[in-house]
Amino acid sequence: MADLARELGVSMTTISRALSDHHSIGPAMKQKVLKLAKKYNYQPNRLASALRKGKSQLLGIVVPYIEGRFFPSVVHGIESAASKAGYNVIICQSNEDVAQERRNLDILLSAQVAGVLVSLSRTTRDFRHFEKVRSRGLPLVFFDRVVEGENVNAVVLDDQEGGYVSTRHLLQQGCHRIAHLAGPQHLNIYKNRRQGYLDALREAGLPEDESLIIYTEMAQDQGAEALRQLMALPNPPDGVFAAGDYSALGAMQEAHRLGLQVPQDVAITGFSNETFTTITEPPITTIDQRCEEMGQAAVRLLLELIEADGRPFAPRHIALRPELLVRGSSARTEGALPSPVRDPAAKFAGNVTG
Amino acid sequence: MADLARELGVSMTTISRALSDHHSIGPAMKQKVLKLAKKYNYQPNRLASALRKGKSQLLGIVVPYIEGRFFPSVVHGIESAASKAGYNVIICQSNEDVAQERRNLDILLSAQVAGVLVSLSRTTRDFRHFEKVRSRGLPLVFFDRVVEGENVNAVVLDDQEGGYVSTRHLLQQGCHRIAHLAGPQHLNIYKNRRQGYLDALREAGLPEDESLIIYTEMAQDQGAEALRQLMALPNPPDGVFAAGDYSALGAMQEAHRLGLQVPQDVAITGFSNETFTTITEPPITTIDQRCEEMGQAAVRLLLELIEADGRPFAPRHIALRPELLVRGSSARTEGALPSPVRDPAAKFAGNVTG
DNA sequence: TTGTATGCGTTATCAC
DNA sequence: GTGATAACGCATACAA
Repeated sequence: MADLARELGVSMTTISRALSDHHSIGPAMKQKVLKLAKKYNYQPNRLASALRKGKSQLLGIVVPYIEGRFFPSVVHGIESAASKAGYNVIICQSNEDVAQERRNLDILLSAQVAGVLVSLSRTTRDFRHFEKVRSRGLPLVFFDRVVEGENVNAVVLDDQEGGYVSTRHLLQQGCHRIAHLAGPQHLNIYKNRRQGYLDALREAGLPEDESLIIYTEMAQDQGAEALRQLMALPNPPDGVFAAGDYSALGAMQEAHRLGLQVPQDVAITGFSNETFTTITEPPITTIDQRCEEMGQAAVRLLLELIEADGRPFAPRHIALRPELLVRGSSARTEGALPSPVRDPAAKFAGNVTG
Repeated sequence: MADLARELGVSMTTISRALSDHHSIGPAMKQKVLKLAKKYNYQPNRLASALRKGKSQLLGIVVPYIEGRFFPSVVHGIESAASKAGYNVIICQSNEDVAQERRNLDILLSAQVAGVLVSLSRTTRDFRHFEKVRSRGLPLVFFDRVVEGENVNAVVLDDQEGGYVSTRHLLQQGCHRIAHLAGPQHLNIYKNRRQGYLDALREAGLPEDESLIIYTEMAQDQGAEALRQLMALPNPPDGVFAAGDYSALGAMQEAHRLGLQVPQDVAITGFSNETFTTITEPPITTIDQRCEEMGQAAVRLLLELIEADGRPFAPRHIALRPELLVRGSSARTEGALPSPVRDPAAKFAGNVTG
């Protein structure tokens, strides 16, 4: 910058202002400066700028890990939205460990990020480290795995709605006895999916039957075992809403083993839109969790907080509407397959990376 | 820091040195400073430090996107390795667009990263923007999609070896006529996989038969179509090495449709260890690409470059050994299933995130 | 519209 | 072993 100033015979102030498009600089001067900057291949030093302004163009992300289907997609959404707004992201993994989560936050603080996006580690029970973030006045948004309470900014999927639309769909397909493969109820997502299921039953005037709800850890083999158990009932179900795709898969495989037709004898739906749900026979009806939208929504909220710049801001809780993807495992009626097959794998089927 | 200095009645220099564990500070003083720092909840400002030192603790990553199975896993490996070495990563997506790739590099440069890890966009034909990086003396390592030539640091999977071990495995399983579902040959990975296939055939004294090599874009339906074509030959194959898991899947499904037994009538192997390969019936033999190891190796190499600090460094080209995962789609002999089933999905089957 | 002077928080240099 | 001082590159309050 000093070089440019010398060469143009002006002060560094002018250069600085021209480069940051300050209003008090004439267009002629701006052109000259920009031209010379290009010629000299000038690269602004964002560190220095951030140090001086006390605000960087960096957002911090803390996720449990970057694997599987969910988090990478959310991160994808976050990076895209952030980048569009002129921010970059620095990403940390907690590996499901509170201690690491704490360390990650410290690092992000000392990196002077402009805001933080967090999805909680599974082992986080104590939330004091987030108080530290807030006491610095640093904008903070949770996504997916959020701190409970009204006093936080958060973006989540409306799991209850997901359970509701899945179950209602099964009812519409002519199912009269609908079972539920439930997940660990101490986790909100599974509790809410179950609640949505119950809501739909109640709305349809069907009784709540605990023998139709099987609690598992959502693994494939547990789904199979659960289906076996259900089909051994005196009055077996004709529809199954599984709170996860893996247990839905296990259930479907077991149904086939028992000689049952899916969806005719038993209709099955899952949850999460895992890649494999489109390649089974039949493909599995599921709920898309709008991973990317979640990332984008989280960034939008965070940017609002950043712009608010410390001024009072009523915390917001955003619940995204889940999308039901009707596929063969549950489509018993004509015209049950109107929704586009949003194939999570389509994009990568011919992936040059292998 | 100034506060600490005042409170302890020493200079900021001393504080700085104590905090960075400088040798010229007595242990007593160090203790005092550290204690007070903890009490005041002192957070170092890495921006200021980096500005002064001219080196940040940040590594830049440029990937085409953060989706699918491959890149997230590599990024996972990168972040883990970097974090262990005291570095954090700032991540950028090129969206398969050279222009964006260029912009990403500019941003990383101006963020004063200590080094850059790049996997090329598919549209990158001109590599001048990387010259800019090197002219700044900034360490640069490519992974997976790399710039050709001996003068770059790069980490890749040994695809040729992958093709070779897959084909040899099929031979060992008693296959005598082995077909290959090849990918676009202008892409190195597919060219190399095909070459490995040919190497294994030659080694076994089998003729190279172009009618047994089907070129596709590696999509599922193309795999099915290819298998139909192959089985219609006067002398159909008894083994198929597909250069990708999706085409392997399509081929296997088509084989079943034709009433063929897999692997008895035709053995099939894929490439990439996609999540779904373990849940098909039978599960699909495939090649694990060691995504995480790739990330870790790339970081190790980058750190070496950083430590070299501009001193001459002979560029290194690291090729990771692929791992053959033998599963039911190709296991025709007793004892063909010794390798552990490294299930890419196992970790997430009961994922609380849904 | 432009320039001067100062400071962001940290560390390297040199002197003591 | 410790301290004073300058400097990293940029942005702003204030003056002109």
